[in-house]
Amino acid sequence: MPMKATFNKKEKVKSKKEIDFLFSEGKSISKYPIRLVYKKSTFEDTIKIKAAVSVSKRNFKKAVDRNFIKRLMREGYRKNKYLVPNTTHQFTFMFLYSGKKMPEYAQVEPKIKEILQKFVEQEIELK
RNA sequence: AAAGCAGAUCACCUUAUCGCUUCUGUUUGGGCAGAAGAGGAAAGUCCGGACACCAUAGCACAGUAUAGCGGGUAACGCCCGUCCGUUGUAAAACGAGGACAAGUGCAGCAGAAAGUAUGUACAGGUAAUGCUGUAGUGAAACCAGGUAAACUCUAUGCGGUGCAACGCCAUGUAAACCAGCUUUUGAGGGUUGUGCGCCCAAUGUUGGAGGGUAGGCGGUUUGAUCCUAAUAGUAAUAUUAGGGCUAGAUAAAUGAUAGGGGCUCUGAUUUAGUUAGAGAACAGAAUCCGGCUUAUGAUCUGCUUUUUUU
Repeated sequence: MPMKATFNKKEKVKSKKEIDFLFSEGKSISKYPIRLVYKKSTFEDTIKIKAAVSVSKRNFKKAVDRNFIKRLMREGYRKNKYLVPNTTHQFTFMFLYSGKKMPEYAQVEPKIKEILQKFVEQEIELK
């Protein structure tokens, strides 16, 4: 049964505390120009994975550009999160764009797909 | 037609699929349905307010901003009108346009001398004397001289911090908070540059629940609001009447993909036209308004100058 391709408020990482914890304790998978930082976590909602996206202010000074890249990454995650099967654990995700040029959607989506596949190999099939 | 000046308007449209945020309806609930969803600059944070809190908020000095005249406005350093000056052939643009008859300072070259000066030559005059005139230098030579993007003076305004303000709620703890009383010292510390003023301390005790951190709600979107018309006014603008509700996110929504249509540019072929390819700027609300400044794609209107044709 395919998971619905949604990405609403409940699926977002919101707390600043969680994000700081994610950066200090999390592992990462990198497929240039996108990097995923993730960590096993526990929260009260029934959702399996909470995610967030981020673009460095250093590489993209204009707010319009940052927003555009974030939207592409959100879209890519939303379309492909069915790749991660149901698990007993809960995770928090953070997608980072480390490139310095403006991407297109056709470049972003396959990279996110690769990252998610690799994540499944590393963390889930080991169990 | 070319070059230029001024002003106004718009910011590709639409369909489908998959999504995001808010509101409304419905459902026990998961959810489902409907409606709405970035800008002219949302930007820079440079001015002016609204609103909130704080005597560390008061008073004086200092400091700082503005500067023809008249008007508009909640207010302004903004806007409108007008005079003067400067630039330009012109349409127009710009303004560092209060006061040197309060005081102090400054002034290249030329010139004897540039402000407590009176030289040289000639002429006049006197008891005598730069006492008077002319020549000569210069933009200016005693004229109440010029200069205030020189100090200064005059008039007017200016307390500070900003919605992470501020109010409330739950969680919950230490040696931390607040209020009253008690005793002692007025030393020291705090503030806006200085002075005055103001505020603060320590011990014990009683009472209250405060503060920090992360979270939620309010503040938070109906307003100096927008549209149309009439009236007053040269205008900025004001008044009246009718109508509208038009984003409220918070690691921060407004997107992605595919198709169709219109626009611009380029190529091919042509009487119109047809067809292929490419392109669509600057840029993303964060308490809210009024301005200014900067970035930027098009379209339209009016005007000026020059040239050509009639």
